[in-house]
Amino acid sequence: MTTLKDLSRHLGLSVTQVSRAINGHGDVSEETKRRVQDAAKLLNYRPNVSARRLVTGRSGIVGLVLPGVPRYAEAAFQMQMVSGMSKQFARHGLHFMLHVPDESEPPVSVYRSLVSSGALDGLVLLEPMVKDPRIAFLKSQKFPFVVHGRTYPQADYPYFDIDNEYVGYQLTRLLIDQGHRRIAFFNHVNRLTFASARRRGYLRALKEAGIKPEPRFYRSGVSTEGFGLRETVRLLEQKNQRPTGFIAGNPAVTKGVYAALRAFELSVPDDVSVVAHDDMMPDVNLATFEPAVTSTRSSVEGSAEPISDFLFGALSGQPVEELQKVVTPEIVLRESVAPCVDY
Amino acid sequence: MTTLKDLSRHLGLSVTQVSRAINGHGDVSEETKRRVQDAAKLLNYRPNVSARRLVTGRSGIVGLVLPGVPRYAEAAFQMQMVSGMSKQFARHGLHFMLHVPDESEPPVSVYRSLVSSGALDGLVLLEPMVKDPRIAFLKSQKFPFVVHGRTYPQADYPYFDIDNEYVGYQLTRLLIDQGHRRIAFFNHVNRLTFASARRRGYLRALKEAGIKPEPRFYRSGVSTEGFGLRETVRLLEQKNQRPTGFIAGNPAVTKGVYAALRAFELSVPDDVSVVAHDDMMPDVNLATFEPAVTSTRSSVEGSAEPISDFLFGALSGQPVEELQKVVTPEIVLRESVAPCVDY
DNA sequence: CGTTTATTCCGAAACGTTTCGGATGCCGCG
DNA sequence: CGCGGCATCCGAAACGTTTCGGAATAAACG
Repeated sequence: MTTLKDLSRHLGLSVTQVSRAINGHGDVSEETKRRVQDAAKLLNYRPNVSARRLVTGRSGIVGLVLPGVPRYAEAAFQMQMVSGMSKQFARHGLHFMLHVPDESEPPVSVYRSLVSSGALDGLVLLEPMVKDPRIAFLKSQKFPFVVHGRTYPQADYPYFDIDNEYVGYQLTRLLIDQGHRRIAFFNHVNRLTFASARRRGYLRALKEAGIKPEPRFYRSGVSTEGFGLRETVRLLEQKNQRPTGFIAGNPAVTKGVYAALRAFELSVPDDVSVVAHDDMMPDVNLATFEPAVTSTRSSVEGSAEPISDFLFGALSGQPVEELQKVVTPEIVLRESVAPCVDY
Repeated sequence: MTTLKDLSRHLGLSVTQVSRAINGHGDVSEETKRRVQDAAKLLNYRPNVSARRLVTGRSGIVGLVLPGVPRYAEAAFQMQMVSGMSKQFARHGLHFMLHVPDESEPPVSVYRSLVSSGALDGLVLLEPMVKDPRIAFLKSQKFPFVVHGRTYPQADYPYFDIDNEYVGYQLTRLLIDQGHRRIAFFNHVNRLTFASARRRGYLRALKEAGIKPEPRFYRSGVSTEGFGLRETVRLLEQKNQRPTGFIAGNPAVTKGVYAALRAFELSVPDDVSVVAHDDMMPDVNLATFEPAVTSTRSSVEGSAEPISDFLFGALSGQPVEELQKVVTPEIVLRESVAPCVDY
């Protein structure tokens, strides 16, 4: 292994100068900078991370702890995220550490031991919750982190999010504008901030239209096909006062809704209308549904990059204001919505 | 942050003794060992990884580089693997680093920069190929690694594998024993060692039964539902000399085979027989197929643990012979096989 | 010519750990 | 009493890097 000392000997320079040349600090002539870089390449020099970290206090490693063990449905989503981040961090010269906690470990204690191990420079948090002890802990430790999503009302840390209130609102409006007034919403579990934001949007749209929200129309749970199917069936079984519009939290849920609708021989959009949010997973495409479903959409894949960039920014001392972003999903109109006909 | 020096001052001992006490080296009395441990807990001492690594040359981090960017179908498989390993490595006190390479990066160069960065103690390799440059490289560097699967004829490194020759052989025998002689095999891509091993088993069983292998019956490709469907259709289109038995490499392929068979109004097992290998992914269960499919089976989830253990073993100097294992999949008989009737 | 200033360099200390070689004290043995 | 052996301890060096404070040289200025 080549060390700085080897290089300095090879070049007839001091270790100091070689170090400065390599890290691009001033105080070194163009001439030597060039010579050093050539020699470094020649001798295949790689700085020793541990030595560097020992003195700088930085490890060059960032981490992610998966929220819960991935079940099949979530695996694709998480992989998408994880691989996007790994790639982007690599571009910043950062290594990426993945930790999936044992079922038994209490959530914060994982974080506690991870930060106190000193192995990490920063963390990324997925699926923030409305009262999130992990965020509270990391803030109390002044440990750098970035979150995918955010806590409300205000978040004083780096984050990347989509406007989920907008998602809930627009999806609901899409139906209200066609005269629908009995609108079911199959949302993620409420404790997740993004689900609660969508819920707010849903309720606001209802209120604006003077519609009294019916509790039985709002359901939250893990967003699987089964969830969509079961809840739709549940609502259709009581013949009177069925919903005429359905909002699904993601494509999987939409699949379930469609299946249930088919089972009850209800046609979309002639009998009922359906809208959904599309997280643009590679394998399921709301455009290929029959009929194609009107949706808001935002790519989960696209969020991996900014998240990585923000954490990198935070580590290099960028001010938080520059490290917060919320993007507004676009709305794509397709064939699953029609004016309400009460049936 | 508490350091060894702090502890030694606090205890009136030398740094040396404190270090030895903590790492359980002999040469220190029970009495002091206890005192040191108490003090360490009290002052919340955490050894500085970088310092330790600088002198020992160990980082306590092991890594995995994903073979190719995960497409949807593989995501669940990879997540399963990754999370299992992360958990098991954690139990050994090892951190787990994940690298997913950019599409552009040439495969070995990823490994080269990873090992020469010095950030890792060891690597795990997935999906070995028959001529695998990664394995060659790591061996040339004497860098510790473990592989899921193995290269033939002999592998002089730690590995965990299932007996894939056996899988190919038994699956074929299951059909031959019922009188089938035209047997199609939809295998993974040949360059993967496990696929080529299964192929050998398939050919051996054929040969033993005096059946001349027909090239058009053996197809290899990425094991998706689409692959199984397309290849089955292709074989059924030419009416004469259709296969009477089908072997699918995994449940996804089986799904495709079943779908194609249905399309041609062929019934399992009355018209044709089907067998498959079951990698026991959580979401698809060959037992719930209609009819339930006879298969060999081995859990991918179950392999994450031994793989981690073996790498850990390799790092702690265990001899390779103790770090090699191949398990024999079990055979589960269900309803998808019947005696051959030529149709 | 003497003094300042800019440029380029260097020595040495420091980061927190492990470990080698030796030191100290004590006991039992011949 | 002297000596070997054992148990327990310690000082100091080493790992490879960054960085602080200053030194050396040359150019610029009055």
